[in-house]
Amino acid sequence: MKKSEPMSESYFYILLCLAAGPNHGYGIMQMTEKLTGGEVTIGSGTMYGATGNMIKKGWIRETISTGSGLERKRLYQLTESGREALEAEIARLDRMLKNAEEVRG
Amino acid sequence: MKKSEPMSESYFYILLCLAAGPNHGYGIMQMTEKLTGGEVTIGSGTMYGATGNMIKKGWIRETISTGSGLERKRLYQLTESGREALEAEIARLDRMLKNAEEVRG
DNA sequence: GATACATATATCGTATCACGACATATGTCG
DNA sequence: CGACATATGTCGTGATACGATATATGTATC
Repeated sequence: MKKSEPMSESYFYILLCLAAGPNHGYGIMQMTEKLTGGEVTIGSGTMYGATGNMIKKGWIRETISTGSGLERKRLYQLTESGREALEAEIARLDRMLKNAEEVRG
Repeated sequence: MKKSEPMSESYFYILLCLAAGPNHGYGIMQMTEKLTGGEVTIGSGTMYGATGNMIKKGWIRETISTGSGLERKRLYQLTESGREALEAEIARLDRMLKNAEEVRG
């Protein structure tokens, strides 16, 4: 198991939102905003940069949008590898908090 | 209270180590390695880049090394502002983990 | 049908910055 | 001396995360 490198806060929330079920970019932005009570905002630049990046990494895959309406709507869903990346990141955050408790008593 | 921006893992551990008491660069590197069981390694490039940066931010201050021996030894200690930055970061990590629980049930 | 707003996706530039690689100097132990 | 730990420093760079900006469609109101 190779050492998992940290990911940005935005990436974390994108993966987390997708862990709740398939979603599209704009939906993820809104969900993150709501989930964090406005503390975290993902801009579209970040969003669509990240999706490309994550597809390359194999963390998410794009599914065909079947519904009528806006044809441009692109649905993303988490892959197994993406779920692992999220787990690893959560474990990392957990380790950091445990270390913090350890040091600060 | 302005929105606290995320900090890197290395920065987090540097502040955390200093929260345990004043220390010098090399000591922080070793302490981090030990604290994380080798999971996190801070290279000297990161270390001394970070100290300069943190001094500018007012998170740490450099204290005069009084002891004999290696004169080059520079002791760093956390400022009040640095402690606040650490607290904010811990709160941020905490929020992320809580959000993760929230979503994943 | 016009105005306004929400939905939805996309690109582009750039500042930043975090880190690896490398260099240097002293202390110490055999 | 030779090897290693201690301790600090710098230099380049490649990734990248984000803000600003643009575009197009859906929907509600009048």
